[in-house]
Parts: sequence; C-alpha cells; structure tokens
Amino acid sequence: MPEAPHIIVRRRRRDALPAPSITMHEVQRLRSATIKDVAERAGVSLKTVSRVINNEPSVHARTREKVQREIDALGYQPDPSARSLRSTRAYTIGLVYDNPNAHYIINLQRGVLSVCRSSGFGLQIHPCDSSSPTLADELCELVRRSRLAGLVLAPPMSEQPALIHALSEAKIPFIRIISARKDPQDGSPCVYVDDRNAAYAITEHLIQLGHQRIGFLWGGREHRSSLERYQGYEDALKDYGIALDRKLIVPGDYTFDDGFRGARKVLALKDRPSAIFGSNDEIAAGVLAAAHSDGINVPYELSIAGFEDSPFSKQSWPALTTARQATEEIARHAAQRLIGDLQREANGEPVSSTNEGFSPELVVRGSTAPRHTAPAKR
Amino acid sequence: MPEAPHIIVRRRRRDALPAPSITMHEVQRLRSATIKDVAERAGVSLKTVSRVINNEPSVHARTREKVQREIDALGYQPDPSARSLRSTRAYTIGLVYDNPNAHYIINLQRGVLSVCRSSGFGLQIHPCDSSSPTLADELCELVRRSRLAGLVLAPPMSEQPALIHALSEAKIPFIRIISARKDPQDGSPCVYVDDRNAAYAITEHLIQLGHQRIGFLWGGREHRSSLERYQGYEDALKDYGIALDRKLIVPGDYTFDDGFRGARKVLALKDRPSAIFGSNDEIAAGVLAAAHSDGINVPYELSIAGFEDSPFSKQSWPALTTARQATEEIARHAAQRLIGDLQREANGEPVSSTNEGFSPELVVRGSTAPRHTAPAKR
DNA sequence: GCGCGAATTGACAACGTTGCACTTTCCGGC
DNA sequence: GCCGGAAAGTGCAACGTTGTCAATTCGCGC
Repeated sequence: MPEAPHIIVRRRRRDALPAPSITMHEVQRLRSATIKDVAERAGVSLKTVSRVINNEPSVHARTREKVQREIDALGYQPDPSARSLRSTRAYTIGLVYDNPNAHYIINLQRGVLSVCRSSGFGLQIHPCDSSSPTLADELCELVRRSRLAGLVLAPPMSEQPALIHALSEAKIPFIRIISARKDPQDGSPCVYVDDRNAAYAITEHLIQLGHQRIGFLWGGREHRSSLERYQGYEDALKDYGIALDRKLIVPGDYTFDDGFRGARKVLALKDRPSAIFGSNDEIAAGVLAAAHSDGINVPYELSIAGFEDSPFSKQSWPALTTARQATEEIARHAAQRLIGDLQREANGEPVSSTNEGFSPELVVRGSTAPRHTAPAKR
Repeated sequence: MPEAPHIIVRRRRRDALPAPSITMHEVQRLRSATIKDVAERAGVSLKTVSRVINNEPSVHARTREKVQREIDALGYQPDPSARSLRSTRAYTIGLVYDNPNAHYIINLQRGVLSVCRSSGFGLQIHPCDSSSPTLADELCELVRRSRLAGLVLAPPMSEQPALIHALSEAKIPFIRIISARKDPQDGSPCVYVDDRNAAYAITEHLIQLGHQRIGFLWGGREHRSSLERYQGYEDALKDYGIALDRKLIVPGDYTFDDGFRGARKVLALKDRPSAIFGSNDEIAAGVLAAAHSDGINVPYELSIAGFEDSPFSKQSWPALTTARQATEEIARHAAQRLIGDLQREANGEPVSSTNEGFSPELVVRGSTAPRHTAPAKR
C-alpha cells in the first residue's frame, strides 16, 4: 500500500475547504484535474500521462489513446507554472500583430487560442507597431521577459526580412503567416496563403460577368498580400487577353478613405470601369460609398469586389462579393506547427520542413452582376 | 548526509552545460539566485527570506535588513512560476468576454493591455460562452489554473447575478463593465456606462429632426444595455410628449439579421416610422439593408441611428448616426481599478469604494435627416 | 520455449517557493 | 530568577510537473 499516506493527505486538503456549504461533488468540480487524476483513471503512471501530453515518442498507440480519452473526459489542462518550474522549457507562445483590422485579429486569436488550450500552452497577445525601428529588440525583450517558447507572426511583421533575420539570429522560434503563391522554402517555417490565386478567381469572376474594364485599388505596399492580389488580377487579365490599363490601377492603403478616393479617381475617367476590385473589404467599402455618393447603382452600373470576407461584406448593401480567408483555421495551423515543432525539437525529433498552404475562396454576393444589366427601376 | 544526493544532482546539472566555453563565473550568472542562496549567505532559514520578500510581518528589523542586503547583493528575483505554483498571489489578470463584436473586443483588449503593461501585470484573454451553464466553474477553474489575480468582466458576463455571486463566493477579485445609469453601489466594483443617457440623446436628436414615429429595435435581453437603451428611448419620447406605439418596438438580438427583419416588420406598417433606432450598429446595418432592398431612401425617407460607433457606422452608405463608446478608455479605467485595488489590498490599504461612470456621446452622420425632406433626385 | 535487444512504462526525486504547525527567543512584570 | 505570552524564527511538506534511470514487456529469431 505505498499510496495510502498520499491519499490521506489529499483527503485532508479537501476536507479543509468550507465543508458545510459545499458538497463533495461541488468540491470535485471546483478542483481542477491533475496528471494524477488522469493517470489513476487511465490506470497508468504519472510519467506516461506526461509523455502523452508532451507528444513524446515511445508511448504505445493504445496507451496514448486511452490516456487521451481520459484527458478529454476530465478536461484536463496542464499547469503552466508547474511545467515551467520543473523544466527549462517555456509553455507560452506570443501572438504578434499590428492592428489592421479587428475582425482579422479576433479570428487570429481564436485560432491560436484553440490550439493553445488543447496543448496546454499559454498565449500572450502582443499588438505592436510594425513600422517601429526597434521592433526586433522589443520582441526579443518580450520573449526573454515573458519566457515565451515562440512567436506567431502575423502580416506585415511576418514579411519584414530584417525582423525575421533578427529573430533567427536570436534563436527565437517563430512561425510566419504570409501571403505567397507557394511554399517559399526559404528555410523559415511559415503558413502561406495564396492571395494571388484568390485574386485571380475574383478577377475571373468579374471577367466572366462580361466586365472588360476592371479597376484595381491597391492595398498598402508594406503588405506582401497587396502585391500578390495585384498579381492575381494581372494574371487573370492576361489569361483572358484583356489589356492592362494603368489608368484603372490606383495605389493606396488598406483603408476606407483610399478606397473612396481611388474609386472617385477611376470613376471620373471618360471611359470608366464597369467593375472595381478593391484589395480588401475596407477599400471596397470606400468604393461602395463613392458609388453611392455619385449616384451610381451597384451592381447594375458598377460591380464591386472586395477581399477578406469581413463582417462588413455581409452587412453592406449590396453585400460584397469577396474572397473568404479562413483566418481562424490558418491561425490554428500556424500555432499547431509552431507548438508541434517546439515539442518535436524538445524530443530530439526532426522538425517539419514543408509548409502548409491555404487559398481563400471566392464568395459571390450582391455587389457583382453581369455587365449591361439595366438598373432596377423603382 | 541527507543532502548529499541533492548536491550531486546539482553538480551534474551544471556540468552538463557546454563547459569549455563558459567560465564558472558566467555559469553563476546564467543560473539565477534562489532563496536558498540568500538564506545561506544571510544565515537564516528559507522561510525567513520568504517573509522578507513578501513584506510579511514578524521579521525583526535587523534580520530584515540583513536579508535584504543579501538579496540586493545577489540580484535575487523570485521565480514567478514557483511562486504562483505554490502561493495564491499572482501577477496576471484575465479579460473575460463573449464574442459579440470584434471591434469592441479589440478596444477592450487595448485598454486593459495598456494598463497591464505599465503596471507589470500580465494579461490572459479568455473568450467564452456567456450562456454556458458551467461558466462560473470554468472561470474559477481558469483563475486557479492560470493563477490569475483577478478578472475584468465584459458584458454580458458582468451582468449575470449568478456568475457575480459565484465569483464573490470564490473570493475571486473582479471588476465589471456594466451598463447602468448611475453607480449601482451594490458592493461589487464596477465601471458603469450610461447607455440610457446616450440612447436618450439619440432619440432626442431624431425628435428634434421632426420625427414623431420612431421605430425601436431591441438588442438581446441578456445584455443589460438593451434595456437601458430602450429606457433612454422611452424617456425621450415621454419628455417630448410622444405617445409610445408598441407596434414600432420590436424585440431581437444584437444582430444584422434581426435588424433586417425588425425593419421589414415596422416598415410594412400602414403608418410606417420615419426613423428607426437600432440598438447597435449591427442592427442599424440590417435596417439600412432592409431600406435599401425596399428602395427606401436613407436618410430622406427614413432616418436610421445605431449605437456603438463601430467601423461599420463610418463605412456604410450613408454613414450611421450613432453613439460613441470610449471602449478603450473604459477598459483602461476598469483595469486600473482592478489592479489598483489588488495592490492596495496586498499592502493592507483600504480599497476604493466609489465606481466610475462614462456616457457615450452622440455622433451625427449621414443616416439621419430632418423629416419631410424631399428625396434627392438623380 | 528461450534469450535478447528494443520498445514501453514506471518510481522517485527535484524544480523554487510558500503554508502550516511548530519551537525558540525575547521581554516585561512579578 | 521565574513565568507567560507575544514576537521571531524554523522545519517540513506540498504545489503539479518533468528528468533520470531502472524495470518491465514485447517481438522475433533460434
């Protein structure tokens, strides 16, 4: 009976709670599960459970599954303090983003958080200024101070070579979420999103509706995505044999105001476009406002497409045709990869070397229609 | 020699470092001092050092000084993991929210984060399901597991008496952000936002534009704010001697779809309203879409007002008249109050007893106009 | 069956701190 | 000089996890 004294101690602790007003059942629920609980229920040792939690090798598949079942059943989550006290490893990751867009960030957080929860990592959010010259120092300092195991970098930070280089130098593990057509294979791990392909699909959709003169409003150049989206647009025009008209292409940032201004500009042309592709939904919102304020009927006189599938695109009138980015899922995969690599590295296993890719998908809504449609009479 | 094995292990650990390139001195610096080191040098017990660190009483001034000298000499800093594993005090607060609206959440986070940064606290974000029956357990669990010093509760969690009661019972410090006309003085600390007053201002604005028949679309009843906003509406009608017409008042949730449906309903009335007040911007967006789809000109045939000043309200066409909530500032004050109270309590000082209040302010944009204006001709 | 290396699992200590229950010391009043 | 009680200080266990190393089981060729 080697366990007897231990059990007695546990009893004492529980009885020490304000007993009269709390039933045993409630106490059970208030107290969170530990490895010990899982181990007892699964009929294995503490260490084996620990192995399962940390994805360590040399656990039999059957055992692993049995343990995992109990972990799920109990809703067990490892205690970060205890973990980092005992091992030298850290169990919190950082999510680094600038603040382009609340909806995007929230989904990013959701995705990363869901992985963190299921793998027992903590999450530290870190909004920052992507244009700060001391950003690299700031992040190194953050990692050191908060004992972060690694970083998830959102655009545009993920696309700054100097920053990436500094983090590599400092041996800080990270995963980048970037806009790219295919796996860049540049040696640093990333999750890539094929904006170019999605922009192609949007442009193609407009062309197939009969549009030949399609305006394009750029997003900010600090975002790789703006170039990719432009290239998708260009690719489609080329494939369909439509000549590029520079006058229809306007630089700008990912903002409502630039969308408004850019739209005003191309709509003032003698031979104005019958469709405008805004590089994101906010730009498209600006285009929509410009059209409305000029009394141009959307979509009958002007088709408008955005990019991102933000809430705005569903709530505007007409609702925006756009490209849906599975931000939450992308974030989940990024976090998965980072944490997976961290664990594999800790176990001396080789880390993954191929990067995952996503492609946003075309969502057709009311803001695009065939060219030459008569405006609705009211 | 009960300690012998211990010492051997320590040695081994240190020797395991890449020895050739690191001098003993550097190893010392890499490994941070522990209480044990301080205690040995000061010639007192571990516990006494612990007392000094935590400013506990029952330490002789002479001893305290001696220990403090060694702490300074060694540059000792307590290990947060060990600390929070063993003790109850913590230096991280939690931000608890359901997910109504990305923009609101981001601002909440920003405000809380800015205070956390300046006061050396960590922040743990915790999105959750406000309707979960086990929410109270979940939060207690979260606090325990993540060693949180306290919680910032956003609506609607902040308005669930059962939850508040459970947290109080569990002696978990928290601050609530709630919708209330004035300091509720119910004993639990809060920051209150006078939605009623702001809704009054919006309704008054519509009335002053000449509107007499003003539709009102409710938000979700689980939010105290929806009641407050309704009451502000009612107050204004009463003050201006306008009879309440139940047919103009539609229940619903804080959603686009309910805004759309609600608007359709009141706009189908024989004597339809000339203005509609949606309880938030999302509802107002639905109203706007309904108006557009019915070919009703906004604002000339129908004025629309929202509440919240979300990005949508600036980007829609026409832009929405709304009430601006200084969410970030409110969050900042809430966090300030929580952390301030925690520190005061730890120092044995009295905690603050009066609550702070805010009132959103009217923002007039293009979606509201005087009644009887002729529609713009195009 | 048997032996043997590999795969799997387990026992135990240790991470750095604080809570608890003590013991020792100090001090004032008799 | 002794007593009693408060103040000061101590020792030990425990927090929940992982590292080390040893024990057990498995699979397979003979």
